[in-house]
Order: sequence, then structure tokens, then C-alpha cells
Amino acid sequence: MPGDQGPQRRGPTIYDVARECGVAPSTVSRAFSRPGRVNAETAARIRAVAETMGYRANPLARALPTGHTSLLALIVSDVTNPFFFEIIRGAEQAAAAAGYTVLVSDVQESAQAERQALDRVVPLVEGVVLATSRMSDSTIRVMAKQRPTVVLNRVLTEVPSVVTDNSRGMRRAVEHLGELGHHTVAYAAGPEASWADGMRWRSMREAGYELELKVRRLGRFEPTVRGGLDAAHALALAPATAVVCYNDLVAIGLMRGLSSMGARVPAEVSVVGFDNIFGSDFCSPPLTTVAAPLRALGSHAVRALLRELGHTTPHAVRATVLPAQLVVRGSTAKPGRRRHAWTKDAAAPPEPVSGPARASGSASAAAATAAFPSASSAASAAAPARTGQPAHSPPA
Amino acid sequence: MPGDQGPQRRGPTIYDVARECGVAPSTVSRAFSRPGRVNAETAARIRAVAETMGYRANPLARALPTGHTSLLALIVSDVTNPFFFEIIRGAEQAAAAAGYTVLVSDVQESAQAERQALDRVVPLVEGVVLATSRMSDSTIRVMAKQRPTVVLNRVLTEVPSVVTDNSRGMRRAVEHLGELGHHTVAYAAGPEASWADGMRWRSMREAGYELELKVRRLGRFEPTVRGGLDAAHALALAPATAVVCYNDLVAIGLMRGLSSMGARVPAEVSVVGFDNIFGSDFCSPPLTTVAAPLRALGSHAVRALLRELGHTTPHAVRATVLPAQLVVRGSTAKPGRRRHAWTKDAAAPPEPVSGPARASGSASAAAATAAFPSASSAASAAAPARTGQPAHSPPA
DNA sequence: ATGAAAGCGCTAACAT
DNA sequence: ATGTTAGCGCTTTCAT
Repeated sequence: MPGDQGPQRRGPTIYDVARECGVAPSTVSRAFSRPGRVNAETAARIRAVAETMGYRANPLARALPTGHTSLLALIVSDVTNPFFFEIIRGAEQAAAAAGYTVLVSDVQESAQAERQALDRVVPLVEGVVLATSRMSDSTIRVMAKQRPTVVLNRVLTEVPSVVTDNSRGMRRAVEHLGELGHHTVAYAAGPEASWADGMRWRSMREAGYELELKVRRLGRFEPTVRGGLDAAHALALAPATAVVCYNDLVAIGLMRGLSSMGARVPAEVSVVGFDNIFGSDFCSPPLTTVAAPLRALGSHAVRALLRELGHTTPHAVRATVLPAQLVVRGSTAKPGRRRHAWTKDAAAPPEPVSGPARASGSASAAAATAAFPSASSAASAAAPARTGQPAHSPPA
Repeated sequence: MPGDQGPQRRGPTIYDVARECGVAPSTVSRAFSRPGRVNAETAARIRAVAETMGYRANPLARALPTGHTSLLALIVSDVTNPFFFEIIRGAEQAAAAAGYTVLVSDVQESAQAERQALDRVVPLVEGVVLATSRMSDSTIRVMAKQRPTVVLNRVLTEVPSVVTDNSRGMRRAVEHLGELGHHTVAYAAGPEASWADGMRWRSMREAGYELELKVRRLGRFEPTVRGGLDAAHALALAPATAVVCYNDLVAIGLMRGLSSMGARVPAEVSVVGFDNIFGSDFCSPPLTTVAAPLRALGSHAVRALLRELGHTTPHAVRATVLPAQLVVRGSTAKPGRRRHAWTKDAAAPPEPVSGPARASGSASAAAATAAFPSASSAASAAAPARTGQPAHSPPA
């Protein structure tokens, strides 16, 4: 029966308050949702009575006719990944400031579980922020048709986005390594589906070209500590004095792998991470990393979304680019002498790694040499860019 | 106007599907929410038509008459605290398995912001899991009156709870330290409002008494890395060869503080944490810690909550106690010789720390000596206890 | 097994 | 400024 208690403890409604006040229910409604459209005194009286009766507006009932749930969804690929912590925090803050609540939804598992989680959450919210690296562009576009959408860390035509300035960040990292005296730097790549990975690798090639450093790619590893461990093995096969990693998790795993193989960081290998996640400052050694403006990423994303909700008319889709910052800690240093023990390239003779290095030509299959001109020149976005076209055009 | 588009893109309703199928709307409704109460064939036809029309039930409309939102709230004191990561994950898993979605809500800031966040979330959900250490017991009881509630990491009469077996965990930690040869162990205390802190300190005193180790309390520190840094200074004033920390964050901070003061961990000081959060394995040295069953904590909490929702009749309130496990890593070792440089007790002469230690009597005000009998004997919960009365009676 | 109709609590025309 | 009334999309009696 409709009138049952249900799991929801039902309290007084506007009807109860109205009766108590001797006014019409609509007046009570207005007293709350449209103050000013009702006599100041009656409004005050209504509020007082409502207060003593313990009246609370039912958000469900309020949302049904209007579609205004005051809910936003933040879809992440893994709540457990520290990369998202500050993003979530930033998003919640911006949302709360606007009277919205964010529904954080985790869609890791299968594509099917993803679909299910989305189906459950999306109908409830007014808009969604997508922060899941491995979701396909087309799935994202489909989503964007159903609800106002903003995508994080990826640039898409048609869907507004908020991204870190990977290009400048990478540039800083490579400069730093160059200044320390490294001549060849490796990139421990992340998932192919990751837009950020593409940007980072590409930016690294550009930076390497301009700064005249040799650049090599290692791998494709899982974006986890585990993946970093794998990267350590790949590095043993194709040594380098410095490695920039797809993200901090990989960098941390790499450092651990390296140290368990007996290679000293940063004495023998310098390691740079990406993102500056929780934990990157207390790993050992503390990680030098390209800090993403995590909190800002989250808050800008919801602000962009809120803007989107406001727009009733079509308008320009834009990408917001937020500046990254190189945080230098203990995992990078001048290239040092290598105790050759930990490398495994039995074939190639040991070669001096400091000095005008020639990249080992006989590198493993996983490593690709790439030090050639690239189509576009270095990015030039203003550092504190809050919004505007991305400094770097997305890879077609 | 009620019929506008709103922010919500409205799709086909049961009325549309009904018309298309030549049946009544109520039949369509039944076809979905009460399969079996409708002819198998018509049901199939309805589903098919609905599918092609892209019909999706509106959860708001569904929830309004029934109060069944399929939403649960998980209130945490700080989404950013790694302690909650796996808890959230566990909760989401258990919820999803039951067709529920969890709304994670962060209520850090002010008590006022807390109230606001709660007001926004609670009316939407069918039940709530409270995982916020610093919320008062009375606030919790008030909450429990409004919605079915389960509280995490704290035992309350009247409200069902899920907790870690702090007692056994602490016991293991102290045993471990004792076996290594430590004679006096310090406890770096956490917030006074924390139920877990009370349990841990109390359990430590009991364990110390039974195992004949001296036990001292340091502090009350913020439950953060920052607090651990403070603990390092406190420890310099009142040295000990081993310290168990309120949680991993404090332990990590302590290790950092210690090492920046020139004290070696574990050579000079052994450090034990609590919880086994993300990061505790890659800090330096890797942290020995009492691992809380984080994931299980989350999933048991929602299962308990779901059970609560099922119960329509009053029933016994119970506490579920989940076993902790000592994870021995690199931060603990036999007590070694102390290079006295880092301690700061100018007053007291240096004393040998290994050997039948007498706790330094001239300890700082922050340190309290406590090695005396305690009222209750050691806990005796079965290790894999899934549920039942807590092994240790809650502090009145 | 299915249809008709009331109602969940609120908002928003449309009156007055 | 306030009252009247019709929905929002669904569930659920109550009939048939």
C-alpha cells in the first residue's frame, strides 16, 4: 500500500505544516523553495511551525516533478587508487558549495559491472564527471548524450574536459633530468587506452628532441605498483640512467623492483613519477614527480559541469587545462657509476652510462628508440591557465 | 511547468510502453517489479517493447511511493584518508551484490558542515554506515533514530557495530616486540574522541601486564603523518626502544621524524603501526603493522545494515568483531645500541636501552608510565569471529 | 491475469 | 500574496 511506513521513516509533509499554519500547501512549498515570493511574516511563521514539527522536505518528491536532484556523479575507475583521493575531495567541495552532492561511483571490474553501476547511478544525477581512463571515447559520447558530462584527464571533441598540462609537466621533468646530466631517458609507459599516456609519451619525445636528450620507451605496464615491478625487469634488460614513469604507482613499483635487484635509486637510476599521489612523499626515496593539481582537477570538473547544467542553449565545448608542477624530491640525482650487477643484457657489453651516451642499440624488444622531430612544437599554455583550448592539440 | 524537460532528459514511461503494447500501465509496472504476477508471454512482450523503446524505470518515481531508494550512505570523516579506501571498496561490493548503491559522504570540516552533509544525504538513503571517529555517541544515537544505522570501529549500546579486534591485534604486536627483546614499549596515542584509541591503549596496558613489559603512553597526536612527526619529538624527550602507534599514518610520520633526527629505524627504535593502510608497505622501512580487515569491515558493515533493513521487528543489537592480523615488515627489530645524539633529555643521563630496562623516570609530561594490573583479562574472541559480542567489553 | 484509480510529497501554472 | 489544481512516474489496492 502506498501509505505504508516503508523503510523510509516518513515525517510531516507540507500538508501537515499548511494545516497547522492555516495556509495552502503551495504557500508552504514557496516559503521554502521560493522565499521572497511569500509574505515575510507568513514565511517566518511557516518556518517556525515547520521547525517545531520537525518538517524536512523530501528530496525525492522534490526531484520528481523538476528533475532537479542536486546530485552529481563522479565515475572513477577505482576508488582505491590514491590518484582519485584529492580529486574526489575537490569535486565534493565544489559541489557542496553549489548545494550539490556527489555520488562517487567505482566501475572497475568488468565492462558489464561498469554498465550496471552506471545504470544505477546515472538516472539519479543531473550530470556526470567521468574520470575513468579505460572507458572508450564512444562510450563517453553515449553518456554525454544522456546527461551533461565532463571528462577528466582526456580531451574529446564534443565533450567538455578538464586535464592536466601533461606537456609542460613532462617538459619540466625532462629538463630537470637534462640539467642533472642525463643524456638518455626512458619512459615506462602505461595503458594504451589512457589518453594521458599518449600525451605523456608524445610530450616526452618532443621535449627530448628539443633538449637533445635521447628518449626511449619501455613497456606498457599496468598502472600499478605491480606494473612498476615489471618495469624494473624491463629496465634491467635495457638499462638507462633515468626513467620517467607513466604514474607514481609505477614509479614506486619501479623503485622497489630496482632496489630488490640491487640497483640504487637515485645513485644508479633516477626515477620520476607523475601525479604526486598520496604516498609519493614517504616512499623510499621520496619520489620526484610531476604533480597534477589533483584537487583543482576535481573542483574544476564539477564547476564545468555545473556551468553545463546552467546552459540551456548549445555552446562551445571547451577543454580546461590546469598546470602541473615538478616536485623534486629524492629519487633523482646526477647519473652515477653503475654497478653492472643488476642489468641482464648478457649480449651487449657494459657501456659507460654517464658521458655522451649512445642508447644501447641492442635493447630489448620492449624498448623503442625515438629521438626525432615531432609535428608540433612545445606547448605554450599560460602556466596558471584556468581554461581555454588545450595547449597541445589532442592526438587526432 | 511540470512537463518541461528539466535538467533530466526524460525518456519513455510505463504509459508509453503500455500504449505501445496495448496493456495497462499497471501491467507494465508489474512486468518489471513483480515478474510472475503477470502472464509470461505478455511479460516477455512488454520487456521486448520496453527494450526497443529504450525504456528505463525512473528510480525517483519508483522510490517516492515506496521509500525504497536502493541507496545506502557511508559517512566517513575524510575520503582522503587511506584508511577508508578498502572500507569503501568493501562496502560498495557488498551493496552492489544486493542491488544497492552506496553514497560516500565526507564530513570532515566543521560540525556544521557535517550537519549539512548529513541533512543532504540521509533523507535519500535507506540506511547509513557511520565511519567517523570523531562524531559523538549521542549524535550517532540521534542518527540511528532516523534511519537504520551501523557504526564502524566503535561499539555502542543500542546501535549495531562492526569493529576490528583491536585487543588481539595489540596483543600480537606487543608479543612480537617482547619476543624481539624489547622491555619497554611506548604507545603514541591518537585522538581522545576515538574509540579505537581507547581500546588500543587499554589493550596495550593489558598485554604489557601479562607479558611483563613496561608500557608508556606518549602523547595524543593528530592521527596524521604530521602527528607522527610530533610523536618523534616527544619520543626524543622520553626515549624508548619500541613504539606502537595509534595508526599507520602516525607511524609513518614517526619514522620520518626519527630518521630526520638521525635515529635509525629499526636499529634504534622499532615502530609498529595499526591498520595496514595503502602505503604502509612502501614507506621506508616498510611498516610492521596490525592489519585491520579493511575490506571486510566495509562489507560486513553494509551486510549488517541490510540485515537491519530487513528486520521489521525489534531485535538484538549486536557487535561484529573482525580479526586483525600482525604483518611483520621492516620497521621492527631487536633493540640495538642507541647513538644517543637524537634524544633530548638533557636532564637525565644517558642510559642503556637494551637490557632489563627501567623506564626513564624523568620522562616528559606527555609520557605516563603504566604497567599495572587491569580490570579485565585478555580478550578471547575466536580468531575468525564473524560476529558475536565483542571479545572485550566496551569501556562502559 | 489484467485494468482502473488513488496517492507518494512536491512544484508550478493558473487563478484570485 | 496566496489558493487551486494538475501533474512528475511509479506502485498498489481494489475490481473485474
